[in-house]
Amino acid sequence: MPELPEVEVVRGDLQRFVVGRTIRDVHVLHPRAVRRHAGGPADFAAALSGGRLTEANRRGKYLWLPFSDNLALLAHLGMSGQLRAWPLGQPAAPHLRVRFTFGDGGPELHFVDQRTFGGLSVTRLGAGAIPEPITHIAQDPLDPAFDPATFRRALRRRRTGIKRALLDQSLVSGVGNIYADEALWRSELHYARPTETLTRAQVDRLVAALRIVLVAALAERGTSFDSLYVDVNGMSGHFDRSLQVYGQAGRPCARCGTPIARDRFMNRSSYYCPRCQRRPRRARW
DNA sequence: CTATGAACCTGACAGC
DNA sequence: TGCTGTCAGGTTCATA
Repeated sequence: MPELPEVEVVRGDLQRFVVGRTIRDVHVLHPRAVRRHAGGPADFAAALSGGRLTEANRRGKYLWLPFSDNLALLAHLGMSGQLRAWPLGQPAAPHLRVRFTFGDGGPELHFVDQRTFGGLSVTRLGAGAIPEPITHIAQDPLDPAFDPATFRRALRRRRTGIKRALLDQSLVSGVGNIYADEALWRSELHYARPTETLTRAQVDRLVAALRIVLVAALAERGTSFDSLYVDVNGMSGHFDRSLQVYGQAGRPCARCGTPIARDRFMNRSSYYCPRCQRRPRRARW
């Protein structure tokens, strides 16, 4: 469950599903799921057992559940991770990696992850109650503290293309391949536009586009092409119906009718309108 | 500093 | 039925 809207859907669900509950047992079924936890699987389980989860927080694509003043369960869903409410007695999913039981005897929390790019760890909370491993992650466009001027200055200092910058989680977080392409289309900017040549108005427009796209996707509970991307209850979101460019190669641009193009770029696909999003003379990627 | 490609994984799908 | 190659909402590391 990758980008900001999908992760925010999970955060909201976890707020209702696990906050206030006390963990009884933790079973790590696949050690790779806790590879970022310094002490290994046994230490991970021991650290969480008996802990009462107090909040469900998010920055960008990271989630964390504090269970004391300075400790939290930190999660990144990678490409295929899910956090699922699992009724007692229901057969486990094929890619169950970590299982949490609770003192109240209610439904379990399952971390399911087909490709195992995601992971869980127990971390200390540092300045601003942000988990220490993600202090380098920038604020995301839906964070009330997100400052467009800071983002604009960070962009100007970079010597790279705008899409590469949008995907760099230390400049702005929560944006992945889908929402980068969607926001660039809305802003009429080509992915290879050099960041240092963007005007103030263009950056402001891009930030506005990011917010519009992310909020709209959240309202549809995210984008889900298949059952890999689901909420805590296994339900898909429907923003795929509203995508303007991502995955739309050959279909007409909603603004000008030109067929949407697809380029290979950064080892992944970029979708854009070749007419609305002109390649800059000095492209940079 | 910036850019690239590979690595980490599993599974779905198209084409032969 | 297989086999091969391609593709997938991410991050990180080594190499130019």
